[in-house]
Amino acid sequence: MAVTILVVEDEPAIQELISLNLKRAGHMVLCADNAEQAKQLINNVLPDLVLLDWMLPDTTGIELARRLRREARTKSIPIIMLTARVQENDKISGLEAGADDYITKPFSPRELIARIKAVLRRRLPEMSDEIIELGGLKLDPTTHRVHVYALDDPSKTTEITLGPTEFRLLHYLMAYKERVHTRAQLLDRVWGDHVFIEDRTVDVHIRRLRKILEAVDKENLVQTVRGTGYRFSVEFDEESVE
Amino acid sequence: MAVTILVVEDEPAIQELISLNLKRAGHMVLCADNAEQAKQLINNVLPDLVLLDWMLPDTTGIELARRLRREARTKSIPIIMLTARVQENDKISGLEAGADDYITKPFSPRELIARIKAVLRRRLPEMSDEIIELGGLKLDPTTHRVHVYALDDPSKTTEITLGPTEFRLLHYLMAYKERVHTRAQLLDRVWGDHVFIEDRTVDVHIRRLRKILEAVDKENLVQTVRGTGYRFSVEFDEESVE
DNA sequence: ACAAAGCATTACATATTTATGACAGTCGCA
DNA sequence: TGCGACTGTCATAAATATGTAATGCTTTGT
Repeated sequence: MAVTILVVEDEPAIQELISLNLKRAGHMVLCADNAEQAKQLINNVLPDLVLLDWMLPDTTGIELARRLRREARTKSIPIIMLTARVQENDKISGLEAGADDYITKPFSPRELIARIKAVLRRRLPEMSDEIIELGGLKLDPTTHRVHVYALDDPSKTTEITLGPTEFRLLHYLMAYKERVHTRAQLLDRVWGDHVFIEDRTVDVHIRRLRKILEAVDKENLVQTVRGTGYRFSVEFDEESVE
Repeated sequence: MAVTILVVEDEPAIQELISLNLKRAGHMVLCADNAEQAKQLINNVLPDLVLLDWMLPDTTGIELARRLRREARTKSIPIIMLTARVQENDKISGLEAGADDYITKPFSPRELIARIKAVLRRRLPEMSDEIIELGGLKLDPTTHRVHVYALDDPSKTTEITLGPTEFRLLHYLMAYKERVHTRAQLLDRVWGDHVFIEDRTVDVHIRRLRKILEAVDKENLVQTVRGTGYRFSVEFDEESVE
């Protein structure tokens, strides 16, 4: 998946090293030398993950981490701390400040990539490339395919074709199944940050998604929660109260 | 395929033995007596695989492995460790340092070749010179030939001619079939690292490839995934939903 | 039952993404 | 040097996706 990673690191050599490795692993990389620059970058593009050096020239990394955690827009971005020292303290204060993981220099690229994957899996399931299988739908991010089958007869499957937005929407809803999402949340996380799109547009895409699902007898998976938003659910609640 | 292998081994006899066998198996061989020499060689020519002795005079093999893994340019090169001892420890620390496999001396040439093949297959499928046969296409990297036949009648085959780029592109797509590749990924892995070429150029080469495939009734193999990239697939998804 | 609010559905103009054909520069080789 | 094969880029056409607004339906509260 196209994951955007912000690297905040003042040492150019390390910054370059990390950047190269992340790019090779297929990520989009943004680099900042200090906290100030990082903030500006984040203002423009919301990264999916932040790699943050503990020791920064102006503000300490922890301070930046705190700030990121405080603001709504950046609250849910996973943070991995980079630390040169092996002090146990750093680990603790870093994790307290809201870091999701930490990694001590020197580290192998392999380890870095592995940590990133782990954090993404934990914090942003829709970013990890794992196959999601729910309620007779099987969505595979790597092949970009969605297969459908009847729950009582999984033997024969059909493939359905979704537009890019519908695909991302379904992926997101499935990754966070059973949870209700407001339109604003969906716009933020499926469309992306900073989009200035009508809330109602979400309805239309939900509609398009549903239309395709209806054609393969999966009408109840995408549900409306009146007054709130939408939800992907495999639990029946149609004729609950009659 | 022309696989370049770097052998890092201080004992001349063993170095010679390995070198001979690899050459016989059709590989390009580079030899280094120590880590320092190895680094210089790598500076000039990027090998496709490294055979690395555990015990080296100056730096230990593991140290070199770590360094190779650390640097972007060498990060993805598969490493096979050679070790004289049978200690279980060696295996573990070698693999930790990023070796892909290890082999204990003494070993038979046959085993060595087999391991190399296995590692290449695992790490860089498009490097292993195995014949790939998919959806009525048979691509042979060693002879650089592509044969086509109808799936319902494999008896008579036609040969098609591809330009160098189209060949590599097809090879790559077939080696990683069913997976969607963004244009950026294709540029990185088919054209090579760091090329500065327009994304759209990929489209043109896909077009050229398709044109040739169309001429032999293989139009659906190279598929477009709108908003993402391209994929080689043998699965039907044309008239999936009616 | 009625009005208001929230959601579904459809149609459509526009924007975005791909496909395609043409062209010019490069490189190897005769 | 000249020819031919190969590449990368562009312009344009074609395909398809997207956001919005208008309209009709449901639910909710009174």
